[in-house]
Amino acid sequence: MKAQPQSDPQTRILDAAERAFANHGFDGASLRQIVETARVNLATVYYYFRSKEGLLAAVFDRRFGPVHEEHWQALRRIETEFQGRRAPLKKILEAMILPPLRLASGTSRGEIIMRLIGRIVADPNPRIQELLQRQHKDLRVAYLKAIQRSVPHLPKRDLWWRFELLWGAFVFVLCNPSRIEQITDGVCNPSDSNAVLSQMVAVFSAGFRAPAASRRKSTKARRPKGRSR
Amino acid sequence: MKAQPQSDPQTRILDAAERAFANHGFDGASLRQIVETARVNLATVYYYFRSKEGLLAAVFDRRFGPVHEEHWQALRRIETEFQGRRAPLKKILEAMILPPLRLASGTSRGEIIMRLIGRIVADPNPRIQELLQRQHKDLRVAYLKAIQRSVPHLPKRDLWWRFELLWGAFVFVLCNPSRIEQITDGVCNPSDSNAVLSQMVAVFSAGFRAPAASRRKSTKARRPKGRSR
DNA sequence: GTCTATAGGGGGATAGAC
DNA sequence: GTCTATCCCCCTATAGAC
Repeated sequence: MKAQPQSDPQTRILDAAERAFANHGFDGASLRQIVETARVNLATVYYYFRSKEGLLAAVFDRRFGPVHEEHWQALRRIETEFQGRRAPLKKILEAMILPPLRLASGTSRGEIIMRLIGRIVADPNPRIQELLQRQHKDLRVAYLKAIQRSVPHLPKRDLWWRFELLWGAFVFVLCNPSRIEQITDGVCNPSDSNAVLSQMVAVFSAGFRAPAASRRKSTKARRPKGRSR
Repeated sequence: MKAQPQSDPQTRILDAAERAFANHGFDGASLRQIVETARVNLATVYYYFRSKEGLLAAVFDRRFGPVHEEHWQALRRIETEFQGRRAPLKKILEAMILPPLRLASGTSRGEIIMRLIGRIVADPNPRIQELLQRQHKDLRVAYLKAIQRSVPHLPKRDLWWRFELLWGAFVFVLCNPSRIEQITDGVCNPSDSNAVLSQMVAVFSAGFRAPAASRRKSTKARRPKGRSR
């Protein structure tokens, strides 16, 4: 219902699929609804993308390939600017946050794409999780190294935990913007990129600089009682 | 395939549904698979829960009703302990974090329940979002008031943003524990309640105390460029 | 490259017997 | 309360004509 008439079949399919996967999840989305929206025949999907899973992978690559590239460029820029010396934490956080933020706010489809991320992140299907991590792995390591150099006193364990908390906060805020705008009565608007960026940087600059919290290698799950009250 | 033989039909249905909704999402889960796992007739679901949506609501209430109660108790305990005086931020953060954490680590089904939360949070269907917010609304206001008293200098806008970031980080870490354990090579284990609690408290104690980042009431979405580099 | 036709199997929901 | 039978619809995927 939103596909441009002049775009080619592949693009129309990708547009429709992106929306359907975002709105209903992978299992919940149906190819029949997708091909109807894209005004192509059902068999066309199989011709171009081989399967429903192949279609999801293509939807994914189209959007996150470029973002991935932006990430590496930002990292390289930091490396050349602060060669040897340690880069300010703020610069690294901005490098992490800005590329996805541009994707979220850059086009009219930003909100759909963010919903899709939320769906993928929440899907425990291993084949889908693999899709998500495929490219992200090296990037993760590179960012961790960069932050490590900026906050050298922080133990690895604390660093890694806070890195996960950062992505979690970011994904959560972006993946359902209308809900946040609604429950905060318009005070917080996730499509206000300035606000998201500055709050993320403020919280996690302080968060990465906060004293280490881990006490030891810690073997297994323990009741929280001992430490909490 | 996991339902206890001795439990009653309602409970078996709820157990099976919880798992199915967590693994496939609301749209993706099928009642037929649920009733097979629960070893009941398809019509039984409609007799007890009226519809697929009613079933989800029941699954939800069974788990989060008690957590909701724990939240209020924790808030009341803080209020009586620090009557008039401002409560330490750490105490409030622990009150927010511990009840869900106990649900996540308390039973063998904790991981399933957390996956379910992730699915629900990521589902843009308004009827499902409403389910999620129904009880959470008042609690949100109460916690915001409590934190506000602990960090009185922080503008409301910053406070609200950081509150959302907190929940986001928390949900993200809990809702797919095996992924985090895997990508961190076992260094971060989300079923280690002590670790989650202490890292959350460390990051967000510092985060709420960090200087305000918002500059004005901010009307609408602006390009991130102006502020970012 | 694009289409029709179809295989072969689900899906949510309800009526009405017991 | 529990069951059968059924309504009417949707699903992914493929074969094979054009």
